[in-house]
Amino acid sequence: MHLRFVEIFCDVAQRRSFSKGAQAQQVSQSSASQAVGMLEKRLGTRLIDRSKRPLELTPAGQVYFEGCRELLERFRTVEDQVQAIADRVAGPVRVAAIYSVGLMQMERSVQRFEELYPDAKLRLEYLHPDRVYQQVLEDDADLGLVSYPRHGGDIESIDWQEQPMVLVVPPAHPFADRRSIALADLNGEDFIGFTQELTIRREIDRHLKRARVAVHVVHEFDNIETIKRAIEIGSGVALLPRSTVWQEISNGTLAAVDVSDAEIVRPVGIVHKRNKQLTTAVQKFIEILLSGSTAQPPFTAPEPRAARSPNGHQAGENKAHQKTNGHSARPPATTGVDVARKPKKSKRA
Amino acid sequence: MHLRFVEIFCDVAQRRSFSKGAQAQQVSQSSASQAVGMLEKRLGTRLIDRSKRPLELTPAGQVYFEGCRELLERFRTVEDQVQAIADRVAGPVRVAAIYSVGLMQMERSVQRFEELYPDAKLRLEYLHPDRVYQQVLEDDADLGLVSYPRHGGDIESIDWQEQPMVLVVPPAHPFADRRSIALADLNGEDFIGFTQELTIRREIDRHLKRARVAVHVVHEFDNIETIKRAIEIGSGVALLPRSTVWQEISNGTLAAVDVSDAEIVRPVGIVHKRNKQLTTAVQKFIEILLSGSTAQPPFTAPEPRAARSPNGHQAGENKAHQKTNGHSARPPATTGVDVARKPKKSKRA
DNA sequence: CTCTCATTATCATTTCTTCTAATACTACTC
DNA sequence: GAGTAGTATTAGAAGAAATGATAATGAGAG
Repeated sequence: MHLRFVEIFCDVAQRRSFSKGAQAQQVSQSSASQAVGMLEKRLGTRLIDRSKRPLELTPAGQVYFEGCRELLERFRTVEDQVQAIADRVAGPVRVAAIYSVGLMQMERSVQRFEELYPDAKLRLEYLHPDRVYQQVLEDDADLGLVSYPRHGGDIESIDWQEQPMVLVVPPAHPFADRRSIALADLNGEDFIGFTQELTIRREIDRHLKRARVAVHVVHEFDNIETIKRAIEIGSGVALLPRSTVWQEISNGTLAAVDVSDAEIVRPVGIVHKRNKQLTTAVQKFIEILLSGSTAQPPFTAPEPRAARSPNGHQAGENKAHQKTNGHSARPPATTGVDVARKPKKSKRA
Repeated sequence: MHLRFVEIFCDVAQRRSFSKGAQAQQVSQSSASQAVGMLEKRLGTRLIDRSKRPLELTPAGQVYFEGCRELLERFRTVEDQVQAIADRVAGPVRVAAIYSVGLMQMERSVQRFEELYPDAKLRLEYLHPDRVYQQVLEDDADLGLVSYPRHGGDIESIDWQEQPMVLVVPPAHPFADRRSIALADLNGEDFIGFTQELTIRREIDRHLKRARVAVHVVHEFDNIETIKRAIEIGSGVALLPRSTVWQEISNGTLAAVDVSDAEIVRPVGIVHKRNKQLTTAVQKFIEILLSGSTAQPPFTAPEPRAARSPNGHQAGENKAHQKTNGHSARPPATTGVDVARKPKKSKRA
């Protein structure tokens, strides 16, 4: 029997839907239906009760599902072991990332990975943060790239970057040509903020409060892209990770200014499901991500209009390693420090 | 990837031969070659070193083989569990039996099994005793039916029958019409014996010696069929399990006479590989075998020429159950007793 | 070293399976 | 009870796997 059918069944069972399962396996709904039908015929038993609408597993289906899940997992492990012997890194690597990881940097990591391990099949998807966690938890993705990574429950996180944040302003803004600003300069400015429930918003508020600065929040958005668009049309200014405005700075639609008197950073981490053996290929991709910031700068380093240190947007992004068991303290405002972080119930931006 | 390919690879690996493995999987040698080739292509690694003859597994192949063996085993277990939930007994049951188990009786068990469990697929092969053990040990058979079952090492045995032995003579022999004979009557008779290395020979010798009887051994054979043929042509008489001469008695080519003063029995047992989870279907077949002697007599009970108890050849064959840990004592000369037996290094006939 | 035998690889062909698209069916929802 | 979303069921197309025949290869004998 095709192992494929078993995979399809598992996906169908997990999603409680033939169509969803089929989609996950990149086959037609018809195929999924037939595949499960085959298994049922072979076993002489119904695995799925279709008379309920979201479908339900029969007791037999439940047992089969759990058994097969484990088997598939083991099978992948065996295949991975075999390939490890031959120094071959292969197999799928499924990564789900938030939109704002910094496309440029990801691009380099992806290229490097595909160069080093041509037999591996990397799939990189950009999703809403909640979907990232969902995919990781439901085994739809091997890794998730998120900001303010959760750590706990079924999620395990690895520190990856401390993205330094800068003040982003329209090119015509008075600050645009300054080398740097102090937080105090923001007093009374029109400000585009993140929505309240996001950790990044609370972090920014904390810094502003400590500097006794009151900004005028004119808009709140839950994602960086929209904030950038708002800045472009002159609604105000915002504090954003520098790596997320790289593109706009290089084509002149936005400008970024360092904040001199505070090191505001957005931690970005790699999350994966706990208790799940990572394949060699996945491990290699993590390695590349972690070493990414030490790599040579991109082919044609774009120079933002404001003068800045030559290593550009990479400043402050540094290697990190597997977290032993994080503590929720915020890292001191210095770069190059590996600190565990475990924010409870934090939303991320 | 077809799980089939993995099975083929495992069979090839185990037998260290493509052709043998192909045969075991009932496919052409060409297919086996291609199947393994597919796996190798998928893994990007050679699994088998074909530059040696007999072929050798590469280190990767070794790992893959062992991993897959376990996986296949587990997969079968899962399938079995699922079917158990639906009260379905299915899957293959591969039985290897010695020629002389008694075809008539096997026939009934087989029919009963196929009637009760139509979804199971029973394959019954008759082989030389050594091959029976070999097949069981190499996982080519789930069960072996042998006389004087070994117990120990990788073999585990279940007592099954105590086949009563009778004196078999040509129809024209003076004993042929007697109700019974005493061992003493055999003094000086021309005797067809088993070869020396067989346990059954030693057992017979023991009985004869105790009765202080000296027979004239004119031939020695290592299998019952040949002995019967020798008796038919008048070379002598022999002590054989009654159930193995059923056919010849009913068509008049041989005659059987009870031995009144000794209960000579040949124990027949069911052997299987230790540490191997038996599928439900296999277990059910064992149950049927064990209960076989209590079943109603065959459709048209053939009556041997000599008058005898109405339940015919079944006398003395009785239920037995799983051996706890046998002791090598011979059972007392009564019927209906379950006794464990563990002859060391015994050959079987 | 060469020949032979046994085994395995390769190829072209046939057979079988599995996929998809379109459509019919079914269970929930309002 | 009609609408909607999901699932089953077809037939035909695309694809995979099995086969038989034949070429290539390794082991062992002379």
